[in-house]
Amino acid sequence: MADTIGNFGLLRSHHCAELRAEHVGSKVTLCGWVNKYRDLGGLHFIDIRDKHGLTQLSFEEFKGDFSILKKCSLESVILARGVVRERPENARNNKMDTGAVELLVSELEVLSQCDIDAIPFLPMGPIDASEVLRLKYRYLDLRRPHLQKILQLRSTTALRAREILINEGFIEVETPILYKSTPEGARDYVVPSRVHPGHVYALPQSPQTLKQLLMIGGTDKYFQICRCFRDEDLRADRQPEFTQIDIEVSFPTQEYIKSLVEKMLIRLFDLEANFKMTMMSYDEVVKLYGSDKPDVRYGLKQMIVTDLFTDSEFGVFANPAKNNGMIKAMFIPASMGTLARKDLDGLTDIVKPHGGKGVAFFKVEKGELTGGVSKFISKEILRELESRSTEGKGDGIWLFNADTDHDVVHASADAVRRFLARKLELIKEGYAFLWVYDFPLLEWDKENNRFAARHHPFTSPKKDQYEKFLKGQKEDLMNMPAEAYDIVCNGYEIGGGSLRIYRNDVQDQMFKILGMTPEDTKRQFGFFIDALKFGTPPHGGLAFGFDRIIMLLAKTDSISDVIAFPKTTSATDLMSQAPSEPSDAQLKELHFKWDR
RNA sequence: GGGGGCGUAGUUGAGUUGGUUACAACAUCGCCCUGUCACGGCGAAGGUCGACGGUUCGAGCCCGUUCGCUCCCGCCA
Repeated sequence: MADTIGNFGLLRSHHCAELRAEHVGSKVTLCGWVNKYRDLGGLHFIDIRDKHGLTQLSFEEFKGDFSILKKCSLESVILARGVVRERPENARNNKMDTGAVELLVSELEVLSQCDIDAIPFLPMGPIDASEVLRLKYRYLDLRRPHLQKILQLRSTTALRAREILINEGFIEVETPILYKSTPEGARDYVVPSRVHPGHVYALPQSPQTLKQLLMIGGTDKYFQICRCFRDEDLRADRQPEFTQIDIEVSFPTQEYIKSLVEKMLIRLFDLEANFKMTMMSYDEVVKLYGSDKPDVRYGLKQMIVTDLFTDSEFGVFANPAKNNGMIKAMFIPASMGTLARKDLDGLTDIVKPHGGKGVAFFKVEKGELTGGVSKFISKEILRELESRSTEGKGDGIWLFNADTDHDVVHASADAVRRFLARKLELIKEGYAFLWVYDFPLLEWDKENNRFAARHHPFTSPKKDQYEKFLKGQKEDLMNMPAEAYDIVCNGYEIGGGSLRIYRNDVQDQMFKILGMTPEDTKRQFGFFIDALKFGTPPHGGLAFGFDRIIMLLAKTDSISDVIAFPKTTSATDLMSQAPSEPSDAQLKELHFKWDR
């Protein structure tokens, strides 16, 4: 470790988790918060706390005015000076790092008294305050060691990412926060311009075009740990502003990107040096899991069994089987646990939000079919199901999702799978990474009767698809694979990217397919289309969701735990009360009219 | 935009079919206590049951509206 300034020039000589037996006899100064005050009559103790830990202050030989202890209300900031001494043999605390010693206080100063009658909650101890109070008084919540540890983790992880990337020849470049509105994609946060009445900047949803322009500018290998902004509704893992590790490289193949990602994952998640991601195509992963971001730490794989039920007497199966629908089956071996009738009926509620009408089931008990839809299942069909099963056979429960809409079947099967994993406690510790490739380039937007970019409009079709792409036949475009990939960990999409379009004619065609007129394209992306004309290296990259990575490392399922000052699910900041109404003076200066 | 859950002393929770003075822990205040460290003991104070309206002899509990937090669907190129 290189020399540091350490505590030189600070009011304190040590932090609150530092003192050990070796310090006995030395004169030290500690600063921190009053964590606990214990008055045993003739004997007084204060536990002084900072983010590092606790030290016990003893007042056994305190010569000053004891009335000062009255001012040491909980959460006050105090300074204590004295000599470190070994605790009596019978008074040591093994549960504390500093439990072998205590500070024999000779001088005590209350630097800032806490108004204990007004404090909304105490950050120490086992009781957590409600979400509302925690966010309104976030600085109190941040005093909790748990949140301080996460901030530390965040900082360390960012440093590790930078180390890897810089070591691989990348440079970090800052791109503008005040940028141009892009109506494609998510809603923009918009910032009015005072100098240009009636004009607005937009905060970037991602630095996508900028990093591609850096490649065109010859930057070669770029990264940035950057903030992105999206004005969409929130979720447990989604905030209106979030952080990405944004990466772009010139002349890559997918193999390069994947190797780089593996190298980073090894460092960020402390994996084995020879770690390789499991690879799965988009089609494959959806077929097996019903989702493009499955948690693969447990099984419950699904199989498509539509063909077994074309002659079924059971309408729920026969209807999709005869009308291009889909039936998916999932087997829960008896060894995995069992489900009560109540749980099986409850599955209806699980699939409902996804458009599913219910979940059909039957049981196999001692080789006999019972319950649910068993009377529609012949021994032959069971034999066929078992021969296709990857999850075992014999006694257990078979579940079925059937619908004429394939998306409903996949989404329902995924929801059931995730529910069962929790219910049957199948989820193991650790991380399971997946590299999902060959995403479709486009998806058909039924409502607006047009194509939308599955990833974004700069994603390249697979090389062998260029000819068909430029022809632009709808049936060719429908399932066209793209040079796009996602990194999935434990059910979270922690990153995604693509090789980009670097040909002007291909990019033009993409905008055309997305239903944009040449005028739209020119107005929104004219600068970018132009740039593609003047010598563009093939390039590609990806972005990691930094907050989600920290969530996984911190083992929390709430994104607000990993952000110092998070917003609520209605995108407000309870602490500062943002957003707030602009003042009349601001509106006037910005030439904005406002309906109050 | 749609659906579910939650809202009770400063804080976290309990509160039965709608029925007397809404209960506990931590925090606060007072008294006692020389080795505690989740200190202990005795006592005190602390409530618009999120807000508004309704049903009822009577509402923390039932109904409606609304606000806030939260989870999900849509959305998130």
